Amino acid sequence: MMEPGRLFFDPSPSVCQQGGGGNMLFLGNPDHVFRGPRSMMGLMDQESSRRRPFFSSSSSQDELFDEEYYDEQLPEKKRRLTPDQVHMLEKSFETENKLEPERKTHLAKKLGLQPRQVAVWFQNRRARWKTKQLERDYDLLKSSYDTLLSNYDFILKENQKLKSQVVSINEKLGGKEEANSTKAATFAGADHDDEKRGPLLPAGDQMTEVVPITSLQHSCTIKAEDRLSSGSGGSAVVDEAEGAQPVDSGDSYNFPNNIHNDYPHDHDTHHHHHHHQYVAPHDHVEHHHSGVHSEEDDGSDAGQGYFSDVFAVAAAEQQAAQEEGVSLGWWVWS
DNA sequence: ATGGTCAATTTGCCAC
DNA sequence: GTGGCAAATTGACCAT
Repeated sequence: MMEPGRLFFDPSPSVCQQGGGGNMLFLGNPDHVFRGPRSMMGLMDQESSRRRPFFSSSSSQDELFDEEYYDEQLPEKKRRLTPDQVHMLEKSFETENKLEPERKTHLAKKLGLQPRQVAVWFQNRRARWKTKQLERDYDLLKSSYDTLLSNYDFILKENQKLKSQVVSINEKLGGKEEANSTKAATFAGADHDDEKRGPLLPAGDQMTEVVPITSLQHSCTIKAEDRLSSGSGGSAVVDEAEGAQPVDSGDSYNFPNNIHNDYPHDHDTHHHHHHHQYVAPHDHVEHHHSGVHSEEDDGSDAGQGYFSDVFAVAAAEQQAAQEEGVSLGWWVWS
């Protein structure tokens, strides 16, 4: 779909001096962002009056855009921001992911860019951050699930082991009982009725009541999945600790901790989750890095997404399970 | 060729 | 009404 109003030429180019980084070329009126009738396209005059700024980098290609070419209808090429510009924008983004007007103009001046460019960069940067965060959250959830699964397998095996132990113990006791029934009777307690006496230790079917663990794992994963789907889907997130109460529209991402998150939607989201402190994933679970390059993987641990509370819960449970080790069996017995 | 990345645009929604 | 934003999309550019 090619919009008719989209132009790559500008009839009224102007030149701007880029601070330190070389020449900066503007096509059209500086600092005028055309919005126009938003539902209407094809107003070519207004569209073309919209500046499509670009800048030159320090590469040799920039000579193509020297002043002598301005007057000609030179096809405007998309230019990348210089590493310096990106670096400064990144730094600015780190401290604050939203752009208030003053900062925008200040940055624009500082970088020799149009305010509009700075705004666009921040918008795109937020979008990038969000997708990265989704990837991170997915990885966390996945490793969380994998760990839970392996814990579950471990517990299952342990359960089997204990079961067979009980069987053998019961067999031994049964043999002794036949040889010396009075001893067994005293051991069993005050009950002297041999007929009523069952196994001394639970075995067989009683042992198969692993259900608590199964359901526990299920409830855990289901919780996570609920939050995941609702978080990414944009529907309400239910905080069961608050009593099934929607706490977040889900359409706003929590931005890094070191970034002041002043998104309007985010104001009421954090306060519901103060009971769970996010813990870095590698503290608890082996992190499968799935080969996804992450911009924020710089050790700053900037990632705190929708589901960090889920991860915290899962991680805590994992750690508890790992620390408890074999004694986790009490879940079955209690 | 093709896919990924990035700057820029369009569109719709929302708050003020 | 205007501006800001997210989401979706486009097109340029680059690496393979």
